Amino acid sequence: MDTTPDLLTLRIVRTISEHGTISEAARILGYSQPALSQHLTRAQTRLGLALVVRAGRGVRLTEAGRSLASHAVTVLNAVDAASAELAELAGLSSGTVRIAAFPTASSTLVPRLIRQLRQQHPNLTVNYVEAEPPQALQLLRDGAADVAITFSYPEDRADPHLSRDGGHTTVPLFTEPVVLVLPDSHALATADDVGLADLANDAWIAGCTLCRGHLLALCNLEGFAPEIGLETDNALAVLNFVSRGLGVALLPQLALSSLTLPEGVSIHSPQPSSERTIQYVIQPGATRIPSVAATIAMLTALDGASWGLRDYPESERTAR
Amino acid sequence: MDTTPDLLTLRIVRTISEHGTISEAARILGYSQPALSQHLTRAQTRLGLALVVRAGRGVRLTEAGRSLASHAVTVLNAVDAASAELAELAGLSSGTVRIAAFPTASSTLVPRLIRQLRQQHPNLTVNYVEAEPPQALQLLRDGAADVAITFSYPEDRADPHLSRDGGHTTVPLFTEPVVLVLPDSHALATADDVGLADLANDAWIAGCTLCRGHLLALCNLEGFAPEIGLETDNALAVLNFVSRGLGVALLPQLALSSLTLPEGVSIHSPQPSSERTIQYVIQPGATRIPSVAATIAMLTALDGASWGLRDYPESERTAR
DNA sequence: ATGAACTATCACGTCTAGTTATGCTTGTGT
DNA sequence: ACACAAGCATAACTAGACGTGATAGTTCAT
Repeated sequence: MDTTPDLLTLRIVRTISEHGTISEAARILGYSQPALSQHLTRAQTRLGLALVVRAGRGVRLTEAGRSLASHAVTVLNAVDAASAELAELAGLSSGTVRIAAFPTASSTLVPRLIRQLRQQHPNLTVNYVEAEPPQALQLLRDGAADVAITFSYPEDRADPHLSRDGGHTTVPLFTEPVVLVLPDSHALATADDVGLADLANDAWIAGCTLCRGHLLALCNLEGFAPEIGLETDNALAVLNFVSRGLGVALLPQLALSSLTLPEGVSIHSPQPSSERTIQYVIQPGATRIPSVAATIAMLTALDGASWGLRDYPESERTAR
Repeated sequence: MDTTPDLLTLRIVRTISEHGTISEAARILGYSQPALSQHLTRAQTRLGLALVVRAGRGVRLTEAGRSLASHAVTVLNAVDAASAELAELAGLSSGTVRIAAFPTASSTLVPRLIRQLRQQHPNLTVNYVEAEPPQALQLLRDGAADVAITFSYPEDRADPHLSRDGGHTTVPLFTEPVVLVLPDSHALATADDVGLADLANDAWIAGCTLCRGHLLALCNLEGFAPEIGLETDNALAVLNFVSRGLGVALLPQLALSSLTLPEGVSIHSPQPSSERTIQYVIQPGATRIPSVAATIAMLTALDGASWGLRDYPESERTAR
């Protein structure tokens, strides 16, 4: 004999106590009259006591029925509050999305993304953290971020996106050319395409850890180990170093598009050409979280061309 | 997209938020793990948003999930309170029963009934109202009483118990002889059985309205109309009037059994013999109200013989 | 690499919860 | 007194919810 009432029973009893008849309650609650009549008899057998008794043409609540009706107000108010909050979350009248992205994105993709998110969903709270891809993925795994915007170098065998652990879903957005930056003083400064092998003896300026790894891998394929004279995470610094003739560098296109090129440098397509992928990563199944869904909808709608990015080929859009 | 959560979802989400995994929640709630897993996916499609996301080996609540979990506490507390109150009512640790009975029962059946009820169910509140059968039935119809203890004279064609309206269930308990009271001075005072027709010229003392009606009907059958000199609802007064030789009277057995007979009267079986029925009346279906069920259980267990009553014949115990 | 812990999915049976149609009871108005 | 309207109960039926055990896939730890 389970004396726990269910929500419908509470609703029915409350409505009956307010309107006096089962039929009227059925009309109000949007059921047929037999539905409520049957539900009540089932509820009464389950509860082991009567909630209503017939009284003339209608019914009257018993003591137990009146008791339930009074509790029903409390319960249903609380449920309605929960429901309303869910509706807000679903409709993005509230909610939070926590975004992590790599530094270069902070001054390019992310501002536009956040502006458009705020515009379309004024009541959505957006948190942003700058983090290199491995850290961004860690934030995602820890539940400290909802959407990570990262990049991958296709040759990177240690790419954390490929790891089988820490379940996440990676969706590519754009491909981003990696360009070669030469000082005007360089012998090849006037060539359009420059073979990397021709720069085997140049001094190199390396960017962030991942970019440095990519540089090494690329040069390795071409059969030489670059001599890295300077290292900095700062793309503007890289450009200035190059302009002073301190070396040559590979830079992702996105790093350039937020900067004005200093005097004395030129941009080239390296041979072999190389590109990295810009992608977002979410927890598996997180597309069903409205704030996340809204964010990735915005992301995929971003126009990459304005930063010199190419949309990722339509074929294959979802990796693990 | 209905954002109203059901109780099980609330329970599940709350338990997950407290114990971290679906499996543990299933163990605690007494379900199999797939049951909860599936219920969650159903709930999430119904609600249109995710409540949990996989996180490594377990799951993590989403923002919506955490929201639900916090509301769940309120809701489930309120439901538990309702449930506890129902359990009290069902177990008669609380509750009320309102009894109405005819005056003669007030000093015979009812005190014993109430004493035994209180003894067996100390937490049950018992209300008692004295009312003649028609009024008692009216109280029942109005919902102002839960159990009416009444009597019927079988010959009474206006017996409200027979009316098709005002739905109620009548269950006979006892049959009660109606006895003839004669003064010692009466010519027939030494006879055992006395024919009513032999009293056609006596002065009659009538009791309550219904008893008076019964007297008239009975005499009518015997072919005379009694001369009614005195009327009173008070059985003791009737006896005293008889003892003073002011007339003869018919009295129900129960009225006698609570009184000590005054000097100068004798009790006889009238011919034709006559009896009335003592019964209880409840609202249809009210047997499922625990307090009512307890009351009628007590009632049927009463030993009528101690008041000179006979159990109603086993055959046919439930009338309309 | 192996095993333990956890979740998801499948196939299946049962019961719940709704529907319409219909009949019975009760109150009301003529 | 009678017919009608309002209300509740019941029947027969269907769809879906809700359990179960079996099983497979992930993830973490040793």
